[in-house]
Amino acid sequence: MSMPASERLGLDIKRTEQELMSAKNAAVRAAGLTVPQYAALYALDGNPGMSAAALARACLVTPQAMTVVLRNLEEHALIERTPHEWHRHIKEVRLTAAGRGALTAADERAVTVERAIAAALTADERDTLRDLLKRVGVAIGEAAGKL
Amino acid sequence: MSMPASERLGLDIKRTEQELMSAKNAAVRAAGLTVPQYAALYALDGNPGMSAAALARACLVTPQAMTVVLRNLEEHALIERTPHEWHRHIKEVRLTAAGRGALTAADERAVTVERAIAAALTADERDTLRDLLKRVGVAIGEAAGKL
DNA sequence: GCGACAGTATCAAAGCTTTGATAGTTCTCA
DNA sequence: TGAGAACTATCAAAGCTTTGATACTGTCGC
Repeated sequence: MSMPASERLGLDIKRTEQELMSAKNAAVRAAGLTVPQYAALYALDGNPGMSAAALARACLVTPQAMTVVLRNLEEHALIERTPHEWHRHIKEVRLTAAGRGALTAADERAVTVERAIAAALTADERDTLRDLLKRVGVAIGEAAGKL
Repeated sequence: MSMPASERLGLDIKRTEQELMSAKNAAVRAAGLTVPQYAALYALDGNPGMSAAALARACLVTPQAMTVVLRNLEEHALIERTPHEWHRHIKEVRLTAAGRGALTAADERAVTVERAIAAALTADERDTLRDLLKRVGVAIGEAAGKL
């Protein structure tokens, strides 16, 4: 194959992301949550009453994936869904008290992972990393468009 | 919560990785493969006769996850598994001709994504990104250990 | 008003990943 | 030799994600 694996930056990104997911998963599991569930609750806490579709966009997943996450959260009584007053077929999603409790517990531990990441780099390096990742993302998007 | 989302580098990493997966998925789908299947075939091509467990390590997934991937690949006749000569309960995995063909077709398109990433950065920037990601990975691992 | 369009919600199928548990094999060391 | 550790393989359950398809609702332009 015409490109050695050691030069494929995608592998480095994927590896780092897997370590991240693994650590975050371990962090939030103590609160009885998964990472996608935590992400949904986090977005929901900052914007109560969001629709499932809006939540999906906020969490960078498809509406179908969010539906599954929400179903599991609802089964555990961490959220509740009520029909919108006027747009009757839109369902507003809100945290329950239990949901807020789980989110708080999970976030406390999840933040320690983020803090560790931040602490490993200088402020300049963090900016550099963000910039490089953003440019990589743009390049990927363009390449995907031409595919 | 005690850390603004904009400062959570994990989000940037995750977003980039999702764009990467989405693009790679679209790239290899034309060859009838998924990204994990492509990764397994790629590793296998460089090391014929690997065990499923070794393959799992090479692809950074659990043996259970690799078992599922291999089952699907075998159903599509892209690999074959034969018992090891001496260690009888180890199964050696090898590409079939069809498997090699699918890998070649998939790699041709997957490489264009990697090339796009490489082209978006200078050589120095690529080294920097690799270094930063590596340090982030180490920090995550340490944080997970203390959790 | 009415049709086209966009947004929302959901079902279904296929596939990946994780944790947890079970079982057989090989190797090492006491 | 035999116990224990390490490795391999696999089943099962739960959950996430994707693509594809269906259906309902609201808005906008004609």
